[in-house]
Amino acid sequence: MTDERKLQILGAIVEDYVSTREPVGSKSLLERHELGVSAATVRNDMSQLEEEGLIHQPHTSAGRVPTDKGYRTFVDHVATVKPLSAPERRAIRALLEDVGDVEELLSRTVRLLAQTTQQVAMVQYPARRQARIRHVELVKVADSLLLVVLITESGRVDQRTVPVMAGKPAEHYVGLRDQLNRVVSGREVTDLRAPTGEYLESLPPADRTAAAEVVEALLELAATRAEERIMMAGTANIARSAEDFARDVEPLLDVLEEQLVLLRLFTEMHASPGAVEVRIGSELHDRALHQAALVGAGYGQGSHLAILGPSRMDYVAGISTVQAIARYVSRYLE
Amino acid sequence: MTDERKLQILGAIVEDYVSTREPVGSKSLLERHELGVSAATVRNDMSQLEEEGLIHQPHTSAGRVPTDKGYRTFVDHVATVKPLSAPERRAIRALLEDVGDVEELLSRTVRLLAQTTQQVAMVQYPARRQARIRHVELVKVADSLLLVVLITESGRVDQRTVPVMAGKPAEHYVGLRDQLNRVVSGREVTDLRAPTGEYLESLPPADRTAAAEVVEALLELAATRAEERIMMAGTANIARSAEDFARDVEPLLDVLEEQLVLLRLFTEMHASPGAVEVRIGSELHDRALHQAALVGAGYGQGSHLAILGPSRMDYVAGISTVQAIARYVSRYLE
DNA sequence: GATTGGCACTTGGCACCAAAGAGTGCCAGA
DNA sequence: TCTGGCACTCTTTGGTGCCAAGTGCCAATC
Repeated sequence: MTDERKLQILGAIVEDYVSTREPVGSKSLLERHELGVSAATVRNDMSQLEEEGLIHQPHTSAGRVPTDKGYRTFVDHVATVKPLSAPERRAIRALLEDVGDVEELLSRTVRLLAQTTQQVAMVQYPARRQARIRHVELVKVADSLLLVVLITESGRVDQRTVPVMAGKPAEHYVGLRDQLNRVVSGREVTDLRAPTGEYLESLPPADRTAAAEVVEALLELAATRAEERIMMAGTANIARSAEDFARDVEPLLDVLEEQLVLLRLFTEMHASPGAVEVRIGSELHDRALHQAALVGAGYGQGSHLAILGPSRMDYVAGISTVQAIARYVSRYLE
Repeated sequence: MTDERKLQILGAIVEDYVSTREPVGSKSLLERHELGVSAATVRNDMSQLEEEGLIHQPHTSAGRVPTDKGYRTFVDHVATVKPLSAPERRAIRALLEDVGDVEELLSRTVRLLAQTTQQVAMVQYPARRQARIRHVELVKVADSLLLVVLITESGRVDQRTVPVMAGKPAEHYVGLRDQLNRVVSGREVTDLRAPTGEYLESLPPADRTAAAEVVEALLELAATRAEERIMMAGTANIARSAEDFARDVEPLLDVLEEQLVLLRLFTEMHASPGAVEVRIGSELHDRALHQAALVGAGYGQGSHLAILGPSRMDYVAGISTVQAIARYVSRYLE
């Protein structure tokens, strides 16, 4: 018996199970696939696949269901990337027309991804690594409340309001803003502590505390890693595959809302732009995701996007779509 | 027979049905409530309530279930606002400690609301009506890409990137920025077209087209009604009450994600700050929300927050919590 | 006139049972 | 190494009968 055929059978099982949601037996397998062997042979191979832990029987006298390991083998050795259909290509191209800012690009991307794969889609905000500061703006919002706005060369805008000493006139902050800009403009966001420290030292002690409040806020703002935000679409799709999650969708929705787990998954991803990474079931290391799978790809400068669905999902379509979209978006971002 | 008692019975039915999820019959009603009358009397009243369309029988020989109209009557005539428990008050108070910016306040509010009511919670972004412009910033992001940032006195920051003529040096935009700020600073966001038009007129024709691009972007930015955004939490809670939505949660999740319907609901709300408005089932005018109910309240300057749950929800608790939180947040916003 | 207890009737849900179907493992033979 | 056949196992499905909960109606009572 060839290993080749065993893989072929595994592939057929995965394919059938994904489309029917029913454990697949030797006989019905033959009805849908040209394997060139008899049912008995298939059974023998199946029992070997089961020994290897690739498929599993819910109970005696039932068909087989792929295990996580089975899906993994399928993805690694059987699945091939399939070219997208014409309408899909068109949709992707339309995606990039007329996009205003990055936010809009991401929002469109994630929606398209959710729609074409019929899964939950998510996109990590683009990383800001090595961003240089272009401009800092201070706005007095109320008597003791200051809005600090940080604009980087990549065009990202971060903001935060901080409580400050009351009683300073608005002009005071204009001056402070100009001085701060002189000090930090053109610097890396990761490299502000030293220069701002020096700047504070240079001030007369009377002004120092007031300025320190603002500098502190600025440092925090620069340290916020906004790439640790996720944009999501298609949560409704998990209702469609509710049965695949043992009916209990609640913990899954919790995970999606909490985003903590998702952030971890994204930071654990190392796929380079355009490369696809698949993680299945227990590989996701989370109780709520035991019956889920993630198909992700890198895009841009080390950021990622992904779809999340039941481990019983159409990997071929998923991988193809995720890869294509990641590449298109990467190309757009130059 | 008094109308008083009929309402009392309606209240008892609603209460029981909400907590047991089972149609409630005359007998079991007497077991849980001191009505002072016999089962037969209750039955007579029930059949009248049914004639009035307030309750409904799934099938002969089943108990009664409140109709939308029944819930409406319950909310209008029976339900009373219940003071919050001590831990609830404490949680609300903790909410407002240490809040950085408005975004954070909203995010905490909506989470607390979702958690205490166990429903989906949503908050409209605060309205910007009548905001004056504090500052406009222009940042050249790439050779033909300009980032326009608009900061208002209320401390809101809106941004947009626009394609511009290539070839202008960065200093050009510094000058333009200063001029623009002189023109629009202190003006209402709704009142920019005239002054910016005059400004463009005053320019030498050679500079005019370039400046017009930027002004156009600024006008659009000022017109964006970012209050038309919604922050949401607790979507996982609808999984818990999946059965109340005829098992089919998908259209509901769709509505939540699309946000279009929710925006409509918010704009249709006219509750003044601290006042509560309840809309039940068909009153929401949306197919997907036929089994849902919305409990909303105004906060701040004409903005709203709300919870969305099954029409079979605990209105008393919902109304109390929504009202309390809306009032606290309003008070915080001065 | 409102209320009540009693009674006949309806209906969904559940336990139980039997038959059907799908699938397996194993074995002897090609 | 593959195949057809066979005995066996389990789930699924359909049917039956019974019970509990609930109703409507009516005559009797306060």
